[in-house]
Amino acid sequence: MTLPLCTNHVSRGSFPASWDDVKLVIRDDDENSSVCTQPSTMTMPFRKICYKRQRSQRDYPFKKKKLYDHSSVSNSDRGTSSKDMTTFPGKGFSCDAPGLGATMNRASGTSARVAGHYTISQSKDSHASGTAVRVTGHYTKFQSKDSHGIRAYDGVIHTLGSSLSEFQSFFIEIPESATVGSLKRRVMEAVTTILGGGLRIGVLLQGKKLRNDEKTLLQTGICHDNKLDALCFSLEPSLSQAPPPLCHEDCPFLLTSDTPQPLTRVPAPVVLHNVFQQRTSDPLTDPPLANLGNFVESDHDSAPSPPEMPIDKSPVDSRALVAAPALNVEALAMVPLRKSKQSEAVQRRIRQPFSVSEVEALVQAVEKLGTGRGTKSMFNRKANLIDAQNGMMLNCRVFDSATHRTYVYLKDKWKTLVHTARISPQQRRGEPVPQELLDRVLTTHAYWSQQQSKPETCRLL
DNA sequence: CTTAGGG
DNA sequence: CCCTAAG
Repeated sequence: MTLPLCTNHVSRGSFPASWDDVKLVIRDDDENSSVCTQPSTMTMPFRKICYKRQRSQRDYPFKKKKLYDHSSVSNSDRGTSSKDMTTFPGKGFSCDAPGLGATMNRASGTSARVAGHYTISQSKDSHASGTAVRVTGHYTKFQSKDSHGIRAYDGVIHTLGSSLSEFQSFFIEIPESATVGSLKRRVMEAVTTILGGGLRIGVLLQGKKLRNDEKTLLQTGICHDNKLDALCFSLEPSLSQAPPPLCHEDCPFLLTSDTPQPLTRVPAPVVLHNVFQQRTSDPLTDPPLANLGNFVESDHDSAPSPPEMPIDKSPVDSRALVAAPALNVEALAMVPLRKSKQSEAVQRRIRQPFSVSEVEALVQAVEKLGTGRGTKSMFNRKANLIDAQNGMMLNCRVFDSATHRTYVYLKDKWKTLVHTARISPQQRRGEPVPQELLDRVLTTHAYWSQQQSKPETCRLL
């Protein structure tokens, strides 16, 4: 059952649309990002990408401001100039993506699979030194025997720089039981096909680099519930195929080297960003994505491929794939390398402002459970643990595994809430917290501060 | 690793 | 949100 995604989208009458709504996906770093708030319109950009991936779009009002939050090319310098970013000189991609989509996996039984539909975008504008590769996602989880369980996420474009002109899509389908390592390999395969070799993939969830390749996606928290911005891939120089960067910490010998290495450098890490937006799925008119054929190769760690899933490269797919001019390491090597301490750039966690409802839930939880070290405390890890993998809170269901409000962050939020409640309203920023809640914060804080100094027996009475 | 607290 | 001392 193979259905090209684009065709599917045509049949749903969602095309064409104005590129204007690309604006919707431009995240501003202010407190109230509205990226997630318009699911009906947010489904559009990706579909347009489907059709217009070859179109130049340098006129879009992209903001650079967001650049570091999502795209720290490396960790050492957030205020980098655009020159520091990897660019891709030469022609852009001209590949027409074949068979965008997924295959309904009959052999997978009821095992949930996580599918990501990504778009790599890059600029072919040689002047646009501020652009880089970015992956956007169309994220789907489905169970092959229950099409009603399909939930789909449309991807949207995020910009890294001021211009953005070419797109290349690829699709990844991977079971949640697969390992992070296999996910990396899958993305690697797809990206290598498009960009050429000499690269290596890093996986970032919530901005945190996932280094343990042995864990499964489920264990790591990569799942269909991931929120917007949850999953990123970083594109990094592969040390095995290219000379290491000058100051790579893994290569202490080079630290003292005075030898200029202008043209042999490998590209700095680039984050391939994935943006999800949930949308309503109609199992009747919204069949699962079609298969990308050899793009989605089976992996040792993955569930076995269904028999009907072609392993060999079909002529059509192959032609389409090689149509993209391979951007090899040499092309990338023109870019001045960022002086990063480690190629495994540790990206700052994406800011996730607490909503008022979350604040309310937190206040309510602390009112009931208290702060401090008590075993029933809101911020006591053991008392709130769901599982050791993520440290999510159990006491308050608002903060379930779908969120990333770990006890540490909840603790921090409580701290800032107390601070917020103490300062004047004029000094406050972000989404206003109702005064009523702030009053409760102060009251609760005072109460538990007092209780904390008392022995437990007093509290029980 | 957890907790608390400063940055 | 990050970092880390102290337990």
